[in-house]
Amino acid sequence: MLSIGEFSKICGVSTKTLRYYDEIGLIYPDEINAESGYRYYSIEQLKRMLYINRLKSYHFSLEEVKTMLALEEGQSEEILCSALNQKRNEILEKLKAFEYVVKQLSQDISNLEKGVPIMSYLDDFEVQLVETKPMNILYKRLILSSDDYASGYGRYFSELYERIAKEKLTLLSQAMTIYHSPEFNPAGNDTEFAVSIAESVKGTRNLPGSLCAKSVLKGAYPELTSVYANLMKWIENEGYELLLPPYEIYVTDPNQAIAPEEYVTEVYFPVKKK
Amino acid sequence: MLSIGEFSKICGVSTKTLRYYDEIGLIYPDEINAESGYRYYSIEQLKRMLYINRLKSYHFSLEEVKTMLALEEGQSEEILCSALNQKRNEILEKLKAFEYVVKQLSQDISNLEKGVPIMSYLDDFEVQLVETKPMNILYKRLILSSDDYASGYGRYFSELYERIAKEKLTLLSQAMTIYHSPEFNPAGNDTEFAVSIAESVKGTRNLPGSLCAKSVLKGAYPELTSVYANLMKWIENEGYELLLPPYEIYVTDPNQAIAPEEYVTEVYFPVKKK
DNA sequence: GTTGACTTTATCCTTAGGGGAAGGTGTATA
DNA sequence: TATACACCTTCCCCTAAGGATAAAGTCAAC
Repeated sequence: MLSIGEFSKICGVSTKTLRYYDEIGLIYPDEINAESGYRYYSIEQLKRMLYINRLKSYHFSLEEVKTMLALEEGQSEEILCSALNQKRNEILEKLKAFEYVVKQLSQDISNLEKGVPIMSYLDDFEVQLVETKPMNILYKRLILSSDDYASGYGRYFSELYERIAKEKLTLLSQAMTIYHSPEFNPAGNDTEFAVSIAESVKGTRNLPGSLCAKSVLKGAYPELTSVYANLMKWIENEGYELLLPPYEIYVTDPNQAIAPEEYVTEVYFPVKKK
Repeated sequence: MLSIGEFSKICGVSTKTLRYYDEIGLIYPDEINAESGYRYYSIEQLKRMLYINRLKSYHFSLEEVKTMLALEEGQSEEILCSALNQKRNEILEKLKAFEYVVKQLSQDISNLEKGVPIMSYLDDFEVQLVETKPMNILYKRLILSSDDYASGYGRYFSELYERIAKEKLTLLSQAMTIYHSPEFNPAGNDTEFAVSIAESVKGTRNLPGSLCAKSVLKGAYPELTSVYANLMKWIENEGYELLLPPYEIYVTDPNQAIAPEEYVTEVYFPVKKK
């Protein structure tokens, strides 16, 4: 039997951690002295502890580790395998995200070395005042968290396009999104996916035409907040005020094979003179 | 002036977050109504908020963001630049770590698909019983956290080698590390870097020869804990007990250009029969 | 018998906010 | 003008995975 300190040293895990794992039921000591309360671990438990360490190194949460440990050996290799595969995909996603961050960072650094302030790109957006025509839009409106936006985009526009195809409707515009939420909420925002069509059928509504402040973004979607901020600034400076929820028109289709840096998106802020 | 909700929507930041940032002093509302306590943000603050968002996306902590915001514009671009560079290096490190995880995960998955249990590699380590000769070692002993181990390795062995070169001492062994800590502590472990030399000079000591259980690892250093666990199991099964702190001998030099998977490390557990 | 190393439980702290309650405000509408 | 309702305030508790520290009890060696 090994004391907690010995077990700790062999596994490369702190005693604190071992007590915590005992508490949350990941690995119990083989024996606890009834008088002193001292924890004693057996040699056989090393394997379990190393397995926990390995799963942890794969970025499973302790909760996930716990359920994976509960799987009987031998019978449920498939469940385990799919869990590992899923985690691998998650990590590959994170890898991609990190690569994007490195790219952005490198760009900012080279700008800074040239003496260009990091946020100066904000001043480069052009804003135009345009008059939009009313549109008849086929829409799908729901609460969607920003995390689910990418998958939601694909899914809900597919629904709309499918309906257009099935009912032989006449598509008149690119995809657009209208943002109804009065504030940003990470848990979910009131979002309307829409396309303009010719026919007035069920599930369509009128999107009124109006005076709009408009900017065009060429770049990845995370940049959109900058465009929003810039439009707001322009509106304020020019003495307008926001009249209706802002919306975006996706000129490029992100489902096509285009680099995110090449995406083109128009942003509209319906306004009126104050 | 914008209410907290409006400001929230434009920046893509929750009102909760804005109140939190107010609390920790990252960005204060431009104005707070004295009667109602309502926060009002100005258009000019959008830039600061977007800057915060950008730094956050680069994985700076809010504490770091705060100090970076405190830098006066214009004069301290260099500090900013070096902070960005450092963060970029950190992220590149994480990228490498993630790539390693993906490799490991993929290997486990393919093993599992072949029906090989994940932890079965534990049974493949061979353990030998050897008698070591006493050595005269030049050592450097200190408390070192496991995070700093990689850099410490380079640094402290360099010191030892430098001294050997300067004082024309006679090197007799590869680099080795002796682990004195009675338990694992993430904050720091009592670690002794050493090499065997011929001369008895100041800063040397005797490493007694003894009976040792020995395993050889071919693979990256994180695998070492598995070797430790396996050696302990063997010792217990064969009726031995640990006599002195375990140590490792680095047969390959990780400073040379060798893939981590090719590292060869000998692990010694000085033991005696119970 | 004593010392010193080891272990116990208990409580508070960390990051970056999220959730919800209880209550006060602002404004559009009947 | 009354009211409904959307919006805002502070306050308190919660997260994951332990780390830090304290006060007290235990083990083993000399």
